[in-house]
Amino acid sequence: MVLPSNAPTSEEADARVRALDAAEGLFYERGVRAVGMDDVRDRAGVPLKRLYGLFGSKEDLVVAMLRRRDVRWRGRVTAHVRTHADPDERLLAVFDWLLEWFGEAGYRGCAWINIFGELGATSDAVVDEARAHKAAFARDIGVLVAEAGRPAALADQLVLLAEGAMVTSAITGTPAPATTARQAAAALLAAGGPAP
Amino acid sequence: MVLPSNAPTSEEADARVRALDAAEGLFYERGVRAVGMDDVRDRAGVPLKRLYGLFGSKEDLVVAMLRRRDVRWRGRVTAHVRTHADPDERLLAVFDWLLEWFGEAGYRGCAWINIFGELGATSDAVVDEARAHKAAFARDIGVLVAEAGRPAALADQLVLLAEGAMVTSAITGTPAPATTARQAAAALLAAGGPAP
DNA sequence: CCCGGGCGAGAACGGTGGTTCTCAGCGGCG
DNA sequence: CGCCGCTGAGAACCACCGTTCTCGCCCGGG
Repeated sequence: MVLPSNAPTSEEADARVRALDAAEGLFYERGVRAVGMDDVRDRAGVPLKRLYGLFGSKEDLVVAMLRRRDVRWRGRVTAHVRTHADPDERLLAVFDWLLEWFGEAGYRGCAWINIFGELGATSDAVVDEARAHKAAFARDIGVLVAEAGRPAALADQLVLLAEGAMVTSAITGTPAPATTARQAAAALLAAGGPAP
Repeated sequence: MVLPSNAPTSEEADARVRALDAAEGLFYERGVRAVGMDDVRDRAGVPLKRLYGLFGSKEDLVVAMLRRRDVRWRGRVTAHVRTHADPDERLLAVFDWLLEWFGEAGYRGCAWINIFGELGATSDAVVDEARAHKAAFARDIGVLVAEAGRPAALADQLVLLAEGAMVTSAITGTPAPATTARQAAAALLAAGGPAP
């Protein structure tokens, strides 16, 4: 409507976005193998031919959507954390954000953990993506720990609490593990971090 | 060889065991959907007809193998933990055992977490099994925590560390998270457990 | 020795899914 | 105005899989 006939800010880019949106939603809701490319086409409104022109294969589509989700997901965490000024508060704010996330409608656990469970044995590309995402998350936490002047080893411990909270909330179906993890994190902070 | 012609301690029970062994190995190695019933038949040496006679469906086979694995897996943890006398040592021994497990050849993470990621969205029976297993594990830890005279809330925190170690070791491909988790657990113990 | 029933091996069936192909329509360019 | 190349819609292709069926074999009982 903004512009009459052409100028849809590149039809191709638009189709790509719709395809990634559809793929991300469907794969997260139902799992990768349970979703057909036809399903992606139907939800995205992008024909099969273009889908394959854009991504080459289903596996590539999975990888592309994981890449995009990685920057958005970590961006959300970082954005929330940055609303706090105190460095220790920031560390705990990670778990506050997890609590919010776990409570969202349609929450079904960590997309990378789920996809790793489903495809980790068959797709090296997916394994790489999961590894990269978890490494990046660990790095993000590492930065926060460093900014708090805490020992680096604390970061790995906090990551384990976060990962544990993600799986446990997904399987049990309650957001409570975020609160448990927060309490444990606070206790570790109060103890001064490992090996001072 | 032990007995000439008959007395195979019930052919049916034997076939059932072989089927469960094959299913457990294959599903863990490759994922459930990547393994066909034909593959199970080939590895188990049990004909398709009998497989369906014994289990009814692939989903039932998955559930049956998860049930059997649950008692064995938790039995292994408990057995290792019981080799220690001191109640605090027992809590930490859980993480020592995880380290051993993570280092085993073919380790690919927690079977329930993986299967939940793969089938959690499509099979209620599998979700129930994962929930039951994780609840039982949490109960086991709860008993150890109680025996150590520690506050009950500590159990949930230790469980998160264990679950986090399982996913992280699986995705990163190293057993190190078990050590990290053990250190965090020790710190929590040293802090006296939550809300004393 | 003959008969019947259960069992194993493998074919068959119905459905699905990733990927490619066909073909008709359409917009742009000469 | 006519042609060309691109595109979308959907069929087609091929492989796979869960489940069931067929059939020939073998075993025990009369």
